[in-house]
Amino acid sequence: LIGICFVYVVEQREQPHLRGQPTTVVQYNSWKGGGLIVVSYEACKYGVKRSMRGDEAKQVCPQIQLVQVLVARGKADLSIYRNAGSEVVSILARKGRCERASIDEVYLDLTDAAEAMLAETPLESLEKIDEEALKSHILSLNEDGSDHKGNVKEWLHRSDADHHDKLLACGALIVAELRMQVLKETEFTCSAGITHNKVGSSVQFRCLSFILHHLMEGKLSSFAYAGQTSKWKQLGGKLGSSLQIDLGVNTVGELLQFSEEKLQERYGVNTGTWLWNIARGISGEEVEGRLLPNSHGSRKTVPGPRALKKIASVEHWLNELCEELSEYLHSDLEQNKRIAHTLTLHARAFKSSDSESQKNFPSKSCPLRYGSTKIKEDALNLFQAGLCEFLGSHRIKAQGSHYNGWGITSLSVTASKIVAIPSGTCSIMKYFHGQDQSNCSSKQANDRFVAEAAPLSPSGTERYSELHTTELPIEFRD
DNA sequence: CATTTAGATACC
DNA sequence: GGTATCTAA
Repeated sequence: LIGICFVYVVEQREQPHLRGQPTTVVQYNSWKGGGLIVVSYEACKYGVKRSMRGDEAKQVCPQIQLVQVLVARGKADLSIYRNAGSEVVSILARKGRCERASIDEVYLDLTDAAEAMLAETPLESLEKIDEEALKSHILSLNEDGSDHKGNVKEWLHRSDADHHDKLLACGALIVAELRMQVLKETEFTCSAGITHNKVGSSVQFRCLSFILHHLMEGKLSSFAYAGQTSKWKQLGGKLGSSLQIDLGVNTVGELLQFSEEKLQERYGVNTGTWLWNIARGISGEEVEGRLLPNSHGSRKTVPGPRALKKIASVEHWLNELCEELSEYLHSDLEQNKRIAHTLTLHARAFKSSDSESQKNFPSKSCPLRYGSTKIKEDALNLFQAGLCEFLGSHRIKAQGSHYNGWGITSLSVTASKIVAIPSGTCSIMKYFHGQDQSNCSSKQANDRFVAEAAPLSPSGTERYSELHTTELPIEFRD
């Protein structure tokens, strides 16, 4: 697993003066200093946690630098981090099969590259090992500070290693090379966890941040850290808590005592077997060859008390979300020649009198038509459809256009079923045209071609179509 | 008053 | 297509 960290994107390329400073990235800051989305290693040392608000972080570490996530269209815009991730992926993909795991993390299968390297040059005869590779942290090595690089060098050269460990050593060398290449081409530093399988690499990846600021102080061994089940991939959430609370398991070692049957009994056949295996270091998970996301989305959540009570505000936010989504779709089309086919809208409603009553609307989908104006129009229609069902199912009556304190607390638009335009299609316009012949209703035939041209026009040339507010069946009032 | 945003997946 | 849930930065 190879990852770049949001804070370093900002630090190294956008605001170099932050280098080496305890830094954190927050989204928004008007309420308690904003929510932290990432914390630099330096800030971790002061006890700054991601669960804190900006103000709390300042209490713990007064000199902390709070960097704000860019706000566009009234919402946090993570594009620069997503794009930074893409830059890195394109470099990593040269060396092996890549799977984009999150906005800034990638799994990279280096098996073939490592095998090839080993076949060419036996490690023992490797003359020069790059400084970068000597910075590696090897979990089986005792890191007591004595000649770290010497120890690493010895480990990498070891002739008594089995084939798998030699592959691992090659992996470390290749990753060192890649990290330098990434730095050269993008100015980003990245971290990597390298193991025999996917699950292990993510443990190591998390272990790395720990190592970088605690191990040197000798507080806990890296083995002990890596052993904590909560640090393992997929165990950072409810499943991990359940292991701890229901079975009393805190470390992977403690998980070993349970039979496969016992684990299956409690967690189901699949999860049970999966747990039994990972406790033994067995992970059959393949690195998927997926460089690009399967969906794009834009979501806005507002705190309960600020719930949207007027259809006009819902419309406003829907427009902002659709604008952002349309931008993603446009980039995807331009850069990857991919087209999304489904638009989905999710909404969540909240009743102020009862903090427990967060209810999702039925989500609604429709064919996705390109052009932000069309997307806005369709999204609003989907919202209306969801709202009608929602009001019906909750027996909320319109008492003079008043809805008893109900308001919208979350809106999201998602584009999915994203497929590559078949290669050989001579023009994108032609492709759009051809697609529509098959699945467009006849009433849209007249303006089809012009409408589909919209996403390809330079941004800023589109115009809002008039929204027919008077035709809306529902209206929220304060 | 209050994590927010993003994305994947399993199941019907 | 739609729902619900999970994970994680």
